[in-house]
Amino acid sequence: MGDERVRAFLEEAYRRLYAAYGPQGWWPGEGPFDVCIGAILTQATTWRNAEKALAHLKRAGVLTPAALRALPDEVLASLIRPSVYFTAKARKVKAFVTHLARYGDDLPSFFAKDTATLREELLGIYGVGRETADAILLYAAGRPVFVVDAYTVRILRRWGLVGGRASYDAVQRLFMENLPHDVGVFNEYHALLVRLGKEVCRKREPRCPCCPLVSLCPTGKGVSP
DNA sequence: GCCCAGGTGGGTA
DNA sequence: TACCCACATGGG
Repeated sequence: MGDERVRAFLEEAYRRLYAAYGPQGWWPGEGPFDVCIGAILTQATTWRNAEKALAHLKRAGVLTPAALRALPDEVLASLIRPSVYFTAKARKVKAFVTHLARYGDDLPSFFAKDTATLREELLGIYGVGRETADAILLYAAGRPVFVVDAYTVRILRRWGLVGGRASYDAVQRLFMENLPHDVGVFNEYHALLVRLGKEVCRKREPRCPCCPLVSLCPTGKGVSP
């Protein structure tokens, strides 16, 4: 599929998903710091679980960089238990707020650099991989970076836009080279793909049951690449 | 009881 | 690079 057709397909897919589902209101949460912590807590689990963990932190009055740093690992782990892998995630949260201390716990200071530099710096923090770094860049720092997750890769494979072994970077490039770099669109597109994935592109199914190959499930009308 | 969910780091060949 | 595994709760 040529670039023009990929571009047209991705734009039409976005229009139809948006028409079917409407705005998804991402990122759920209350501010850039909550987004950063939430991005770590939701790794490999549902937002519902991450939200519970965040609520525990908030209720305990420790959802600030300094308070999280001061918390013993075991206490932090017990507070975020619902988020799964809680001892591992406690280490990750600690690593993030420890890094933030370099900037006086001030996110705007941390973010005050170009996107590529900030991304590299985020990737250097223990527990921050590509998806988490990109989620922080897009949803906390407001940078036009496309967030790729397991759903995104699965859906693109079933649409036939990428091969079976497509890497994170390849999928990200596909979106970023074929869509305008608009924070609002990147925000909504990623959220809409997660929504679509949850509803119809489950892991075990070889393709979306109601949209073989390239038709989009929500409308039933289908889109040809 | 079984499957799976908005990943990452570390180890091995 | 490409696979493998640990991490370990909660909802359908």
